[in-house]
Amino acid sequence: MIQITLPDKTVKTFPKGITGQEIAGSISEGLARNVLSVNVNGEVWDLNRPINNDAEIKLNTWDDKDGRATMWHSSAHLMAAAIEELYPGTKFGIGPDVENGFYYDIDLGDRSISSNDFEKIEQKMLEIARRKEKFFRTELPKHEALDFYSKKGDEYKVDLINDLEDGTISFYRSGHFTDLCRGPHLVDTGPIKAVKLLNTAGAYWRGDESRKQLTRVYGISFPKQKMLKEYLEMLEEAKKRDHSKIGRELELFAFSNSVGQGLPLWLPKGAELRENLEIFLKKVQRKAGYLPVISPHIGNKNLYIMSGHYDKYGKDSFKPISTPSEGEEFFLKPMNCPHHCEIYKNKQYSYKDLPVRFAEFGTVYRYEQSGELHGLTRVRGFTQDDAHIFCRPDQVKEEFIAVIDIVLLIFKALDFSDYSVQISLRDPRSMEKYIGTDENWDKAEQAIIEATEEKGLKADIVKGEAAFYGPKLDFMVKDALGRKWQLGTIQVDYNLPDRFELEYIGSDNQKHRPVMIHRAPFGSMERFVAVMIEHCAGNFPLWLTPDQAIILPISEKYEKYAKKVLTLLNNYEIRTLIDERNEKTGKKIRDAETRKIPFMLIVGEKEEAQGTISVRKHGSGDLGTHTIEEFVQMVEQEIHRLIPEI
RNA sequence: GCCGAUGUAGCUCAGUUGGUCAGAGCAGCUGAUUUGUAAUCAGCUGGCCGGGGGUUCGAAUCCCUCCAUCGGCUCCA
Repeated sequence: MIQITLPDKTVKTFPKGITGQEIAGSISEGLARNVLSVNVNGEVWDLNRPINNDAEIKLNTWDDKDGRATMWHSSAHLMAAAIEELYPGTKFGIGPDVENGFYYDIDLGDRSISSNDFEKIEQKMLEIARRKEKFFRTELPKHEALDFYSKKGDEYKVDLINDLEDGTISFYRSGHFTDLCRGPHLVDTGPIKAVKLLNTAGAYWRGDESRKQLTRVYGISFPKQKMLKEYLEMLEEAKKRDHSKIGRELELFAFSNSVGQGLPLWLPKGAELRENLEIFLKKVQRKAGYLPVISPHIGNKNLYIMSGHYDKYGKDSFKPISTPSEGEEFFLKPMNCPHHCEIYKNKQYSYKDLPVRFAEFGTVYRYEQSGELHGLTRVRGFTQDDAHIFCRPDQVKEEFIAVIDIVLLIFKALDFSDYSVQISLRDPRSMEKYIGTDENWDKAEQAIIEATEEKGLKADIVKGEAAFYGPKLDFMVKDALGRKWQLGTIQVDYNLPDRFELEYIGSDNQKHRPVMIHRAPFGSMERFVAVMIEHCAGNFPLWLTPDQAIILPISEKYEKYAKKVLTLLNNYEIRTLIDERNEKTGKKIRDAETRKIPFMLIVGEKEEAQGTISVRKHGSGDLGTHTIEEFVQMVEQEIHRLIPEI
């Protein structure tokens, strides 16, 4: 007999060799029906795999991430089975579950498949699923496994097996389809009740551009048809938040073929929005001791040779700009740091002067591959809210905390709570590729970890993700479709101070090398605005939005009064418009709602007589009649809720 | 850069197998209306159907090519 501990800490005794499925059955019939896989001591297992020792287990249903993963992984096999039946001779790469569904990389030879073929494949998948094909696990020694796939002509599987350690290799078979697989899987295909293939994409074998490109087919599956319907509806909703779409509707930004790919044009409303962000950050930074600097859009090639960026990224830049002078070449600025290093070098610093913090909204240009461009999140010309802090090694932690404070202040001001934090450290297995002394690295890594802990941030610590020049802390957010984007970043840099031979005079009257911290709370203004749009669906915080209020006169008889209200509100620095069109009030309200203007101020006979305005709030409706002063207070209160400091 | 999809008025979209198929709604313009919390009415102007080549008596529709956008891959100082 063995002791099985359930998540609620109750302990049950079962005969040795009991399976997850049987345990579920002993608890309830419903659980037996809905269970998809079982975690045994933290590892996901097949439900029919015997448990031979005492263990802590957790039964996974659709509501558990691991349960869904099992379902989707099995669905990937199911899709492969369907594709093999429909397109004999197809070779298979890898087919894992992902955050929202699964994919399989396949090689169709001379054929190709597109979304037109999806329905056929989906039907076949459901047909197989309904047969409740069992998943059988088998194991083979490595050489036999290699033999099996060599004979089958599946070079991708051979490639995968070659990379595996010697020993036994597990396979899963369901129906006619057998796949190299670690598992785990569903007991059978029965629970897969609804499937939807979503799209296809080219994917290089093993992510290597020099290797063959396979066809990746993405899909998702559900235990209930209704869930699929809800998921598709959710996708439709997400599309409505797409920043490109909202950017066009609210006239924030545009692209023009005549100007060039990936070069955004900020329209008046968008520019106003962006300026509001910049003004806000400038105020915050001034308070935090940053000094403004400004550097040009181009820099001499030698500057980037000095910084090392030319070697690493020169080929991915725009072509150099040459001048009539022999051999002289300039590059569009791909980043601001070399310029800021030169600014630092302009004067001698004492240890008492540090830290020095140079801030600049610096526009930079990078030649992103055309397939990479994406709305405002991925462009070729963008502005970083950049700053470089030059400090002593003993100040790193303190400075980190101060930067985190700024990032958190900004996120709060924008009502931004859905973000994750990642700390990137050295790869302990290949320490040689990092520049800087071990001592400094240890200190900096420790400083970052302590700083995040002190700020109460829950950070994922990822070893091996650090840049060669220093560890970093990144703030990531997801867009409407769940894609991850990096926004704010704080990076320690030992490289550039070395390359530029930056110095300060220490208390010992000797020259010392400062540490440099790169930081950009927004990352880039373009990307940040894009994410912001998707985050709030275009309903920006009141302090940020381009137009805060619009006055809607009932008829042209009240235009004079409307203008008087406008002047008053302008005096209070409330960004206000008047809708003077010859339209009915209902129409004006509708249009103002569509434009997502926070406040609509309706003025007619009554208001003119009383010297008041009728306030309507975007999304919530009529707030009744108020005096101008009351309204101003309302606006100020709303603004101070998010940014009390300013 | 690579794979796949898409590309029709400023915007959102119809256009069946190539033959009155160049359309609709919104926006815009003109006029009427003087309007009270999500669309007043009428008339009118918008397009070389992404660009270029080809097939055909005839192409928005079929083929080739280029460009752009979207979804991925890869990359991301």
